[in-house]
Amino acid sequence: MITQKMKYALKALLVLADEAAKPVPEALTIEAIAKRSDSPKRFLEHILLELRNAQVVASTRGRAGGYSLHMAPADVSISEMLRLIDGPIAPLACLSRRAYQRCDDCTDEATCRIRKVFAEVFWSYLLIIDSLTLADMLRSGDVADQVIGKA
Amino acid sequence: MITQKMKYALKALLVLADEAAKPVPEALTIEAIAKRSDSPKRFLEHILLELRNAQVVASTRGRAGGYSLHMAPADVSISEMLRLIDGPIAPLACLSRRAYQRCDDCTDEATCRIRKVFAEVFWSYLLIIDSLTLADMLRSGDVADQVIGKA
DNA sequence: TTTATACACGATAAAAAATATAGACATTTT
DNA sequence: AAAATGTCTATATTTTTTATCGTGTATAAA
Repeated sequence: MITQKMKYALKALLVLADEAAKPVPEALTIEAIAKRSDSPKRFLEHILLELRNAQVVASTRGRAGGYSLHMAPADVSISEMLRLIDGPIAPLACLSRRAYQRCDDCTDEATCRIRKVFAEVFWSYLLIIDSLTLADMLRSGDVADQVIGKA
Repeated sequence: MITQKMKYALKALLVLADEAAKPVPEALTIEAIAKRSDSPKRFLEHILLELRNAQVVASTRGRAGGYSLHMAPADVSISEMLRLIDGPIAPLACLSRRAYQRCDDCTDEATCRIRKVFAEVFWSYLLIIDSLTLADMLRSGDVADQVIGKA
């Protein structure tokens, strides 16, 4: 299950992407994003900060300040967002590349049967999730998809 | 990430499966399983009880009692174990069949862009994980795999 | 230069989930 | 009857999730 925090993050990114697609995009305040995404403002604040530190979104301070998308939707990887907001996506810490951690009780990783079977699952899963971006989410919202039944 | 509880469950199942593969299998006490799987005995107790209620393992009471595997390893689905021990495996509650729950703030599931993109991921993921069983874990521990390099 | 409006950042807190532990009881074999 | 074993309910501890609050800093407009 993805966390509520991740849902807020994705909703916020969708709001910012929709704004970015407008003829004259404007920076959106946290409050505006919170309203449009139906997220708690003070919580969203922290989420947006994390997204900013990862340079996914940009912020400007002061009057008329706010947030805007800083990357092209096609460059915003869903799996990267998951890692950023929810942490490692590997089913086992010993399978994570960036958050690798050996199991306390592990005697031999090479022969661990749990590790082996989940490694298989994980590689296949990565293949799918690593290919998805924010752009895919925007597309899947198209009216065309529903009419033509492309999805 | 799968939980520690799930790791204990899988380790216990492996211990029981290994025992079941012996010429003369015996019922193993909770204590024996705990030792062989390096799991906390009192915690494992609850896990085994859940597995028993799901009829994955069988238990006998009294002296010389203990636990044994009640299903063929090939019939013990990894995804079912995940659902049993860790709960729903869907990335969103609104995508789970058995633990379906509508999102509080959801206005329209049919057009939800978050739901749509994770639905794609989920179906592909299910295809993989639903096909795995305890038997696959036993196989992947074979020496042959490592020598021949089948894995 | 003041003031209003915004983001930035660290501290704290409440709720939920994960990870156990303990005690009393029931069942079976010897 | 006694010893060994699983059963079941209650409780406890720790970690994670989900926020909220207060204060500081930057910017632009009046």
